[in-house]
Amino acid sequence: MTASARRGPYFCGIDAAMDVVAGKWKSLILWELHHHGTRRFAELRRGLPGVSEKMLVQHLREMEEDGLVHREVYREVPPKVEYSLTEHGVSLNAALAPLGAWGIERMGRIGAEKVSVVS
Amino acid sequence: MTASARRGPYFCGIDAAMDVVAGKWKSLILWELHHHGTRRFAELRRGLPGVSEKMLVQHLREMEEDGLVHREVYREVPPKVEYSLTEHGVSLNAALAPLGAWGIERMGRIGAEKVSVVS
DNA sequence: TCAGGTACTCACCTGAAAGTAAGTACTCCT
DNA sequence: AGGAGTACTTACTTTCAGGTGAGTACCTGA
Repeated sequence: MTASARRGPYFCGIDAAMDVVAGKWKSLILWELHHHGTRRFAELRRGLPGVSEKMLVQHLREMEEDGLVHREVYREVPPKVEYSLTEHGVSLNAALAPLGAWGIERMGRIGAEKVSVVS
Repeated sequence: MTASARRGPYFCGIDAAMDVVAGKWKSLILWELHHHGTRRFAELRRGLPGVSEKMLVQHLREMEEDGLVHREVYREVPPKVEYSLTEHGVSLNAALAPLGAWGIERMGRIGAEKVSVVS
């Protein structure tokens, strides 16, 4: 599982970007980190209602591998790990913004509910 | 399978947009229709090397259901069906453009191969 | 006459993604 | 003393997207 980096070959840029964002929680993690700057593991877990610890770790590791998030470990007595976006993560988030706007418009169109996430 | 429209609830706009784009070939179908304007079923199949007929039909049906593509059936002797983007499909494609640009940059960064698709 | 093209549908199968639940080692708070 | 919090790991199970291969009904060109 440590192997298998997402490395194409790809049909196009969207394909390459989707490969990195694919995963039930990845775009939400991106959003969460973008909004809060830096978050600890348990903060992310609480910010993403329904995520399992296994999936959160797995997605974070993959995103780290893909150069989207930075993982800072503090060797302290109660363990402390802080996650933040790298510059690639930040630019990916910016690239996702128009898609987010389109999605919000669509939610209005179809009258979709929103999961309330208190930030 | 005819039921189960993609209708949330969603965490955010990206979530709502991803729901509609999720699927191995959907973004490629969007791209293909955007570039050629109107395409017949078999043209799309040939334009997406590796896609199975089952998946192509399934994705096209879902995208029609989601209001992204328009399906025009000509009741002729050799069957003829033309697919094209609706205005929502066009705007989704526009919203995906920055993501595509990011992906191309990423492909350059990691040195990913590109599947050659002769248009 | 028969392969090949049109646009599909149907049934079955597989592999990967995600869920569930438990364990770890250590500390703080009550 | 015991429960909760820190950040995970590991093993097992379930779910489902996608792949495979066949069938359909009709027509055209060699």
